[in-house]
Amino acid sequence: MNYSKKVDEKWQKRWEESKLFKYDPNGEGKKLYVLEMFSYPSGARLHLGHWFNYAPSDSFARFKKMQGYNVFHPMGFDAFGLPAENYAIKTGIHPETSTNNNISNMKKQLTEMGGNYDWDYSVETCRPEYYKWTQWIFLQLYKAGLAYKKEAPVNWCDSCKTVLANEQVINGKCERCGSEVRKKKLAQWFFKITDYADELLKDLDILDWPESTKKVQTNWIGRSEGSEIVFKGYEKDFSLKVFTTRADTLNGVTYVVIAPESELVDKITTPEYKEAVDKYRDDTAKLNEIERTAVNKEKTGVFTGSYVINPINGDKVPVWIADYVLENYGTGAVMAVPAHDERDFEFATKHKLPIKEVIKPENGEKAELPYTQKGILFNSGKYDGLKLEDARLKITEDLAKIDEAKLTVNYKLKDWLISRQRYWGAPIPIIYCDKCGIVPVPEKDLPVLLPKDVEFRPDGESPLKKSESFMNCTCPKCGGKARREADTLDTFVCSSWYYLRYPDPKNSEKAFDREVVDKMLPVDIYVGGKEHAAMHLIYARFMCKALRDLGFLDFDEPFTKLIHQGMILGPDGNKMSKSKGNTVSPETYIEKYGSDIFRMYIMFGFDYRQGGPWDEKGIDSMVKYFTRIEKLIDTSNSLKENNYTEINNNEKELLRIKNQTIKEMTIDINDYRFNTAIARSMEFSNALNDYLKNDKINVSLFKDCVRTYVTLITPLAPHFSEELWEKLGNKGFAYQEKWPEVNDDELKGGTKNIPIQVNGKLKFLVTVDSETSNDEILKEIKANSKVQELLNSENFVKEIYVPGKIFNIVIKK
RNA sequence: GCAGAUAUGGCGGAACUGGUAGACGCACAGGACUUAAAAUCCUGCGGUAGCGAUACCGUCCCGGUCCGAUUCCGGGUAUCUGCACCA
Repeated sequence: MNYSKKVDEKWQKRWEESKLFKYDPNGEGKKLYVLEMFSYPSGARLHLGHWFNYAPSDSFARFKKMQGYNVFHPMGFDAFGLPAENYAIKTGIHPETSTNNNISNMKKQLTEMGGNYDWDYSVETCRPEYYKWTQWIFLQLYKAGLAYKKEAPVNWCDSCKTVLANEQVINGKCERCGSEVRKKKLAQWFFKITDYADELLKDLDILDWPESTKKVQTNWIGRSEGSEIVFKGYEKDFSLKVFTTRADTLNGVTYVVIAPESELVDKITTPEYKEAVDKYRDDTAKLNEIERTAVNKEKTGVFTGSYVINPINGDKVPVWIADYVLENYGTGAVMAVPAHDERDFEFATKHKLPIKEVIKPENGEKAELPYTQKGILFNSGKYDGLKLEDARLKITEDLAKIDEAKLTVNYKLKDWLISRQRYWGAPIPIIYCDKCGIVPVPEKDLPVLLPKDVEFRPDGESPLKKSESFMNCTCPKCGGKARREADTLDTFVCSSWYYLRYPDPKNSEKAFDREVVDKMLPVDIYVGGKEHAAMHLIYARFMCKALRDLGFLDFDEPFTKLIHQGMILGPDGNKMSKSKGNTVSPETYIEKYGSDIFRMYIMFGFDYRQGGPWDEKGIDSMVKYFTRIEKLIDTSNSLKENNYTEINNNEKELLRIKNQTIKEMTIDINDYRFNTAIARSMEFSNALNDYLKNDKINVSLFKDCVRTYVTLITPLAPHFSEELWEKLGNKGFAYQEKWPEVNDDELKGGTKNIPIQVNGKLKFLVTVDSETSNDEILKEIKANSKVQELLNSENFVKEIYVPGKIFNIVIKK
C-alpha cells in the first residue's frame, strides 16, 4: 500500500497553500451551518471520542460542500473550566499556560485529522475578546431582569474550606480530603430560565431532534399542573403554602411536611422539639438531592411541635420536616395524604401518623393502601361521589373563593445557577458599593479581566477574593470605594452562545452583528454527545430566546437539527478512563496507518449514533480495502483506450450499480449513516473489479466509472482520494468536484426477485425484469407452475399480492 | 431511585413506512499461486438433519395482533447512559 501519513501531510500542505477551506460568506450555494459541539481542551491530545465526533462530521461537511452548499463548518474551544484549574492546583502550572498548550496541540491534531475548518472563524472562550461579550450578555440579562441574586446551597468541604462540584463529591465525601461534605448557603447569581419554561417545552415540537432527547428535556422542564393551597397556623400566626397535584385528596391530609431548609422551620419549631429539629437539619445538609429523593431511602423526619389547619375541613394537622421534601421544588412544602401516596404512606407508617382514606375505586371494591389510582371521593363531605379529576378542580375553585388556593403550573426546571466559586472562568461583571449596592459594570469598562497572578489553590475563599488589585475598584455610580464580585460564570454560560460568535468572531464592537447572525443561523446540523441533552442544549436554547426577546437576533431556536454520535468504549466494553487503563490513543494509529484509514474504519466499523467497544482488528480490513482501491486505480491507468464502445448487458449492469451507489451513498451520508455508505462504496469497487473479468471491456466507460468512484469516496477519505484523483491524471482538487448525480435511465435494468410465500414463509423466488409493471409481475407469478399448483390445492384459502414486493398464498393447515 | 436508550451469526454491523433476516466487512475453513511463508486471488460460511433437492429451528425471554413480526402491542430479563458546580 502506498497510502500513509506522508500522503496526508502532502495534501494538508496543498490545502493550506491554496486556502481551500477559506469560508466566503458570500460564496455560491445555499448556506449550510454544520457544527459539532466544540471541545474542552482538558488534555493535550484529541482522544478517540473527539475523533468519533469530528471525523465523520467533517466527512459530512465535505459531502455537503461537494453537493454545492456554501458550508460553514467552524471549530473552537470551550476553554474555561474546572479541570484546567484542578490541574493547576496539582502541578502549579497556570491554567492559561496549560490551556494554551492544549489548544495549540488540538488544533494541530484537528488539522492532521483532515478537518476542513477555516481557523479564521474560531472562538476560544477564555480569551478576553470572547469573554468580554459573555460578560456583556450577562449585563443585558441583568438589565432585563433575567439575572438576579439569591441564596442557594452549595457543596462545602469544611476541611478544604472550599466549594465542591457535584463531581468532586464522592459518596458524600470530599474527593480531595475524604471528609464529609455539607450544604452551605451562599448568595449566588441566577438566570431566570424558568420564565422560558413553557416556550422551551412548546418549541421542542418544531425541532428535528432525536425523540429521546426531546423527552429528556421535557422531563427536565417537568411541567405539572396542580394547586397551591394555604394552611394557616393553629393558634399561631403563620401560614404555609403547599403545592399538590392531588387537591382531590385534601380531606385525607393527616400531616404536612416542609423542607428542612425552609425559613419557616425556625419560626414554628417549639422549644421542646428544637434539639431534634436542629440535629435533623444538620444531617440533611450532608445529603445531595439524588440521595434525598431516592424512593428506596428510608423516610426520615421529625415533628416541629406546631400544627396547621386544613382549610377544607378545619382539621388540626401536625407539621413535620423531612428530607424527601425539597425546598426548591414547588413551594417547599407538601400536604401528606398517606392513604393515597406511596411516600406519604411509608412515612406515616414509620412515624405512626394517622391514615385517612378519601378515594375509592369506582367499582366500590376495597382498595389496598396506598391507593393511588383513579376513583371517586368519600369521607370528603360535600365532595363525596365526585370523580377525582372533577374534585381536584372543584376543591381548588372553592378554596380560591376564600383566597386559600389557586390552580398553578409548576416546573421541575429551576433557575440556572451561574455563580462559581472558581478561578478559571469569566468574572461576573458586578460591583458592590456600600452606598449604591449592586452596580453592574458599565459596558464601556468591559471586559472585566481575569487577573493572572492569583493564588488559585483552595484555602477557603473564592480565588479572586485574594487579588486585592482585582477586588478593589471604584463605584461607577458614586465614585466611592467598591469591591468586585469574586465569583466567575459557569462555563455553560460561555457555551450557551458560542455558535452566535462563530460567524462574526472578530467583531470588536458587538458580541455579533445581528444581520450576519440572522443570515447564518440557526445552525442547520448540530452534532454532539447525548450527555448534553439536558444542560448545554437547554441553556443554549434559553440564551437564544432571551437574546431574541432583547432584540439581538431574530430566530427562536439555535439548532434546527440535532444528531448525537455514540460513544466508543474501551476494548473491554467499559467507558474509557485512565483509571481503568482501557484508553485507546488515536495517535499511534494515525502514525502507523494515516488519518484516512483511521477515519474510514471509525465510520465503517460502528453505527455512528451508537458507538461500541473499540476493536483494532477491524483496521486491517480498511488497509485491505485501500490496497484494493490502489490496485484498481493502477489497473485503470494501465488500460489503453480501445474501440469497444458498446453498451451491452455487462455495461448496463455496471452503470446500474454505479447509479445505485450514487443514490444510496447520497441518502446514507446525508443521514450520517457512514457505515452503510462505505459498504455501498465497496460494492461499487467490487463491481468494477468484476467488470474487468469480462472478455470485452469498454475502457472509456470503465475509466469514467472509476472517476466517479473516486469522487464518491472523496468526502470519506479526503487525503487518499486527492492522491488517487491526481494519479488518474486530474488537475485541481477532488474536493472541488461536484458530487455525482443519479442518472435515472441508467439506474433501470436488471432483474429482481419476487418472494413467493406460503402462510408468510418464503418458499421460492420468481425472477422478473425490474422494469415489469406490477400488474404484469402478478401475471408472471400466476403463470408459474409451482404457484399454480398451490393455487389449485384443495386447502387453498386466499392469495395476498403486495404489488411489486411479495406474493403470499394462504393454505389451510 | 427517577429518566432515557440498547439487545440480530464466532465478531463489527445491514434490513426503507410490517413483506427474501444476516447487506458490507472481519475472523474461520478449503483451494490456486509459491521451494515455503506472507501478501494476493477463487470458493464456502446462522444452527440441526440429509449425498442431495429439501425440511425444521433461528433476531434477549414469555405472551398477543396479523396471511406475514427483528419491526407493532402487553409483561419480563440483562447491559449502557444522564440526573442541575465535569464539560
